[in-house]
Amino acid sequence: MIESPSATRRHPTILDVASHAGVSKSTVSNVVRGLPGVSEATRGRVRLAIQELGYRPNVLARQLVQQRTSILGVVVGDLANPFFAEMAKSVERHAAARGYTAMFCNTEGDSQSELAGVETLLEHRVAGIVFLAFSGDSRTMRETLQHQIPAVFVSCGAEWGDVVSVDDEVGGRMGTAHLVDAGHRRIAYLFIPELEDQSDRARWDGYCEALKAAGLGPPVRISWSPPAEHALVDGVDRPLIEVFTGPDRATGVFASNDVAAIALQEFADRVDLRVPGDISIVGFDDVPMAGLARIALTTIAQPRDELARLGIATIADRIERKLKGPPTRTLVDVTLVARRSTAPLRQA
Amino acid sequence: MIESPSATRRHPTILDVASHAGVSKSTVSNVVRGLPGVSEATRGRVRLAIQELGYRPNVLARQLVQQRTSILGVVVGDLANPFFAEMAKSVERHAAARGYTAMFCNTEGDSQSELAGVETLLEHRVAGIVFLAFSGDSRTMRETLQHQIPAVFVSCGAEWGDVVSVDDEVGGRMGTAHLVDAGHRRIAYLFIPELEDQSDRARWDGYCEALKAAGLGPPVRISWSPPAEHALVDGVDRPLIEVFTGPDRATGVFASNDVAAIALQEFADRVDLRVPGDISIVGFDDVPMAGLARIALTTIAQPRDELARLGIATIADRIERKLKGPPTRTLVDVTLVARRSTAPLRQA
DNA sequence: ATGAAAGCGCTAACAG
DNA sequence: CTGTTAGCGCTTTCAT
Repeated sequence: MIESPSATRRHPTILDVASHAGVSKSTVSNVVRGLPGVSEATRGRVRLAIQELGYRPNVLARQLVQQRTSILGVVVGDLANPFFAEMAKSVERHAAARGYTAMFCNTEGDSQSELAGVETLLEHRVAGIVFLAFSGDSRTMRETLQHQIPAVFVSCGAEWGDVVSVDDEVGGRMGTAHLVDAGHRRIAYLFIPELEDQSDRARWDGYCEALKAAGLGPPVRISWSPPAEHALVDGVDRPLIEVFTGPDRATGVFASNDVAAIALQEFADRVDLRVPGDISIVGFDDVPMAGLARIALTTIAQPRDELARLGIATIADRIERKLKGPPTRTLVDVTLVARRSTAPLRQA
Repeated sequence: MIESPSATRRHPTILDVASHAGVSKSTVSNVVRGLPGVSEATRGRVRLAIQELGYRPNVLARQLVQQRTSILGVVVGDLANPFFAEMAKSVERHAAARGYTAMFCNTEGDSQSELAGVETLLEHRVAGIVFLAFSGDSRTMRETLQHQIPAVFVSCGAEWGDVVSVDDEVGGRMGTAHLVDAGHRRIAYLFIPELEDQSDRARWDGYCEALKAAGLGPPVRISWSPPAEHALVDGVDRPLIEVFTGPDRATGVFASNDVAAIALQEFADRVDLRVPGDISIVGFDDVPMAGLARIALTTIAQPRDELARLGIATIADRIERKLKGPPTRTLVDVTLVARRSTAPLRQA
């Protein structure tokens, strides 16, 4: 049974089916594609032949002649980041629902492999590209543009393609304002390299605005690669812990994403700083982990599934020419989820 | 510049390049594929033409004529599970290193969509399929087998394909023995539906053996869908908390994976059971999250990157006919990572 | 209602 | 060293 001769044979082609059913290959093609205008009798015979031969259409051949594929390229920053993992999953599901197959490219945040990935996708003649992260490298941009295939930026940005995203600036403002409202006066912004440029800038802007609106300042930018002991604070390399000690210490931190926030919490635990006793931390994304009782991270939640759904809808419409004209920009709302990583400032 | 006429044109073909460079298309093909036997002069002219036209080979056409693709189908159980996310990432990287592109299929643990996914992969004539999870559905199996494309099961199993995996049984034994050694006498096994069958069975077997070897028993099997309050305990529906209260309560739990273990820890926190004070928990996988100070889960670590590397090596060798003969079975070692979710049993 | 024929863009012999 | 030719498996007019 396992070693049946047919198992060894090549894939049956549409021609095999045709001769097996005693019809021409166009007829088989018509049956396969479910076109009308084929008599029930032949339809039946063809279907039988397909069954018996275990025929499976060759998508490659179809797509070659049709000059278009139903593959969607998906550029992901880092699959190991739970936010991206969730997004990837949603994107895959919504793509499948609209008849597209997803082809993923993990870029590891590196614009070099981003370029290589996009190149591969392009060679595969994907119907469009969904960027879940975009380094902003202008060469990638040109490559893609030049080939006139649609691109949608989900939860990241570029001026030359459709964007579906949250308003990062508003999110930054909300998160920071939450700390301000809790009485914090020295609030730092924490950035880790993995985050994509555009989002970082917008969240930072929101942070700065909230600070200014409250008459606080100056902004403090921490750039940290966990789990290092040192970080760049306003551009100068210092032990991270110094930010949270001394008279001028920060008591609140707005992190550019949950991974950063959780890493900081971890750091705090390690050096015996209390969260939220000594520092209050706000994250961004609301990854599943943030909801665990032991993490309990206050964060700005992005509606992931909604982002994915809209992103796929946008690019599918673009591909199918239901959407024309200049790049669109769809913003969805973020919400603040208050948990136990933030608390009112203890009066000294 | 952006609206240059050429941007609107179709993809240039190998023929365009040929005429632009004043050579035949085979010569272009030879240059593209880096074959020897092309004079430097022509090579240069061709390369120039490729540059100027922005030519990019059409992989579809190439693969159609070559009768094989360089796409690897990857069947993933649940991308949102950090273990799979990490594996997917590693698999993608190693695949790329060997010249393959990964095409992912998220099955959500559902054998229905697993089938659909495999079907899609097959239609795309993937060169092989990497199963990161396998429901064990025999129809899927037959579909794949029948088409004689190689399949490798990484960290999951089936008898009819190459397997690269840890020894789940040994892992189950180690995890359980760790609890036994800590003095625990009533040790339960915790299962959540997301886990793939084969691995569950093997880990369960290891658990039972360790129990028997220590003269303990009987085994207790908890089947739970977090965050429900109830669970199936040895097949009967009961409030989960009952397992951990009363005179005959379990003080140790071996969870079939980290996601389950962490969910249980979360449950324990919710109902005011102390970990490890009241229950010691051992997980399986060693997902990144397990290492956080606040989670500190004792667990059986799988060497993820090693699994991915070997898996890709195996299937690539199969595809490239460097590996022939009956299915191989590669086992890699697990290690116990002791953290703070386990402790010696408090004497009553 | 069905069939014949012309490619899609490329590779792979084989000639020159 | 370079060009010619014959398909890969399918869709798509256009005849019949």
